[in-house]
Amino acid sequence: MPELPEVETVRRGIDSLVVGRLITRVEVGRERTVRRTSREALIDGASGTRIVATRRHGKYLSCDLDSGEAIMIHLRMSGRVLVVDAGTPRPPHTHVVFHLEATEELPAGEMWFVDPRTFGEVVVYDPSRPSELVPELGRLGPDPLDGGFTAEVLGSRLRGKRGNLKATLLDQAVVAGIGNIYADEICHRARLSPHRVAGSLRRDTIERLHASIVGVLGEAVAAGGSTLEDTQYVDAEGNEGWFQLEHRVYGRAGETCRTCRRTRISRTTLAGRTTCYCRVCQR
DNA sequence: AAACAAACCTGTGCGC
DNA sequence: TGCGCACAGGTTTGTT
Repeated sequence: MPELPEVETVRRGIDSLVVGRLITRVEVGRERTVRRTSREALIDGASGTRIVATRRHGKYLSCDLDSGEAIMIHLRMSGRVLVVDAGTPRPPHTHVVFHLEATEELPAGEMWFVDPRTFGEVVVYDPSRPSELVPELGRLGPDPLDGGFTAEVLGSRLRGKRGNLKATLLDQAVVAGIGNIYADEICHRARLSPHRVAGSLRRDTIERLHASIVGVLGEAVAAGGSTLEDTQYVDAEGNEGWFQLEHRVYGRAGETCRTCRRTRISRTTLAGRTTCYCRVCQR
């Protein structure tokens, strides 16, 4: 599912394929995708503008427009952004189509928002007043790929947390961008049980956790994210990621641990989420 | 503060 | 083959 690495990969795709191009026209199919405002708000806000930059905070993707406003895209569970040549047949569940003017290098194109489960959202908002339409942005914790995300910052975010580590890593207000897959992979690399009380970690352990967060997410970005068998995550050009080949615990319950090679991966439920870990490697 | 459930949706994979 | 059902996942909201 789209977590930080997948959203970052999509952002880079938009950055290289769409930034600078004129959005000539916008079509909105399913109104649910634009439920935060309206069909008209997205069409009126995006038509005739150019995306001048892209940003990402956690799983929230923003495309800054030359109008001064921005398009916020959240993929939630099944959202995808695809950039294709104009006229390409659209797959089912294509809810938003941004028509892109041709450039010197590229023919006329379309940027699609495709989302079978319709949890995802697209909204035009004013980045100088995010609290008006996208108040969640103001509640997000630090982004792990931001240079300011140090072990000290992580420590301060964990201080006083009495919940378990898994639930705490999933809390977007603590650290932004970690979802179920990477939470499990991060705990494993840090050799920490997901049951540990987050606020009880000592300094050297927090440094290990910090290195794991930055390492796992960084490597996943380098691998273009994780494309699972049962999901359809692909980047803006339709390419699959390959970090799933590096997963050591996620989705491997009952299989032999790839780290110690002798323990079967355990499965439990934490924070309402399936959680996989090695009870020997992770303490 | 935190743990939990439910809600939002659809496609998939399972057992029968 | 076909049906029903559990399940997956991100986030908000409501309840305990």
